[in-house]
Amino acid sequence: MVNTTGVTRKTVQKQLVNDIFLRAGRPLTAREAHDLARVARPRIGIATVYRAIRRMVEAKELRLVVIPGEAAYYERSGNGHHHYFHCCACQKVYVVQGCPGSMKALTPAGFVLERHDLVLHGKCKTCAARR
Amino acid sequence: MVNTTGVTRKTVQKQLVNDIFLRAGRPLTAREAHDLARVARPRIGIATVYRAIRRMVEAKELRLVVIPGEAAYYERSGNGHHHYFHCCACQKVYVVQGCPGSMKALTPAGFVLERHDLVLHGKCKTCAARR
DNA sequence: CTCATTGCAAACGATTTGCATTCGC
DNA sequence: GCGAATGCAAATCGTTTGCAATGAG
Repeated sequence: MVNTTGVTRKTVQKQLVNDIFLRAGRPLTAREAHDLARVARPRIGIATVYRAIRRMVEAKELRLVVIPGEAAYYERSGNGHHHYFHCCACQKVYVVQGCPGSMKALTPAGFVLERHDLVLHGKCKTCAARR
Repeated sequence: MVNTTGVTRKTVQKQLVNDIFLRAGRPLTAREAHDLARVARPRIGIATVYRAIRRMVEAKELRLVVIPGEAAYYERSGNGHHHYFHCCACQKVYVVQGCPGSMKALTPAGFVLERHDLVLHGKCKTCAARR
């Protein structure tokens, strides 16, 4: 049955998914997380992974990272507000600190701004040097 | 069969999809374009709309607009540099003028910045007013 | 007439949901 | 034991593809 009380329980599956994102050190897709989870717990279903991810996103422990043209990635939050640099050559995604801010100035009158996503595209240091 | 000669033919369906994006004034999803196309041509299939969109993207007449967590949107290209406002309530995507610029300051040393994507999220005027 | 294009349905990959079973508390 | 969480399968969503029928040139 679906949870109706708001009470949550600690399970090995949820801790496992949490640990996987903790150890990853980079954004993972649900599929990657599921593959890693199956190493420790072969019978874990992908639905359980998706449910764990959703709960972690709702709890703001994970954040969704969308790279145009790529599948949905998730990464541990808590690194403060930041954006991404997507290397078009090697496809790696780097975290960039800082933010141009002042998005309010772009927001049309009457619109309510809640958040923003910014992705820089280009060549990373390695790919730019290799030319 | 699939096109093997590279020759293309002019059809009412392709012109219809082209006109829909011309008149839209904002990015549309394939579904929105299909719904609009059906008004004029009820039996048009969504596959035909997807095929028309793909050909227009390849011809650079349309550009893909990726909104994190949403289906793909498309808009006519050639309107210069701009960004988007995604309404979380009605899912419509609006074009916003201007750009915070100074992305160069965020770019790590040695990286080559080619372009950037910025999406604002919140409630559009209509949805904000309706509370 | 040829063959690019269409409409339709089936196939897809990613994600969600229904439900009986399991297991944390 | 209650009910939240799981595993599995079926369902859904956006998108693509196979194929016979259609229609542009």
